[in-house]
Amino acid sequence: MANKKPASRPAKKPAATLRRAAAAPRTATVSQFFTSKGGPWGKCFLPRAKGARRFWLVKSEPLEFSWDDLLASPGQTTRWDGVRNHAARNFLRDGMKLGDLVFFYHSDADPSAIVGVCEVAHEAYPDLTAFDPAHDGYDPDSTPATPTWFVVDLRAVEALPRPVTLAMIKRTKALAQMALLRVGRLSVTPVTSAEWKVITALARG
DNA sequence: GCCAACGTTGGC
DNA sequence: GCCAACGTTGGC
Repeated sequence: MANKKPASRPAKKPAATLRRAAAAPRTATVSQFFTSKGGPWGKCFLPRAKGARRFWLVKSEPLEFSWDDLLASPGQTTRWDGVRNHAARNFLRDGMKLGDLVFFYHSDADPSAIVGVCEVAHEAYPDLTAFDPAHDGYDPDSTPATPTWFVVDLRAVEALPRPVTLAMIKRTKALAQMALLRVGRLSVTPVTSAEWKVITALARG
């Protein structure tokens, strides 16, 4: 399976919270701050009401693994492996639950855009590629007994009627606080239900 | 524990 | 191709 690279572009002008986190760290990186329970997106780790659904966004470079590649996969499902960033891992491992909906974002693309919706078809389990010395994602610190890296299974739900480009997201005020824009280099980020509605409305044109 | 060097993502 | 802004590494 193609590598889903952990990353995201940092906000051009860091929000005050980001600046504070970067300036006052000692104990935590910026990503750790953002993904901690006390951070701006801590809510996505809290217990939820039974049946409540949460929303996420994952990135993939289309040359590595595209939306069409997902549609062509058995059961239109893929193992989302290759995440090698702790903050992204935390969202994936601790946040994502069965049935959650996930935007599929093409990064480093022309244009970079959200192109489809998937769902979590299987909750987190260890990333086997981290155990394989022959694999790009090999990490000798991750062992079967104490795995560092995890995957979820994602199944395609539907393509967006129209892709929602990064440019559209950036010029939409209601999306200014999206984790996609505000925290850097994360391949897995939370999406609020309000943001989800706005984006799906944009996709319908 | 500090921090400079380095590697990476990904928009532009 | 450039480079900002991250995370990681390793010398001390």
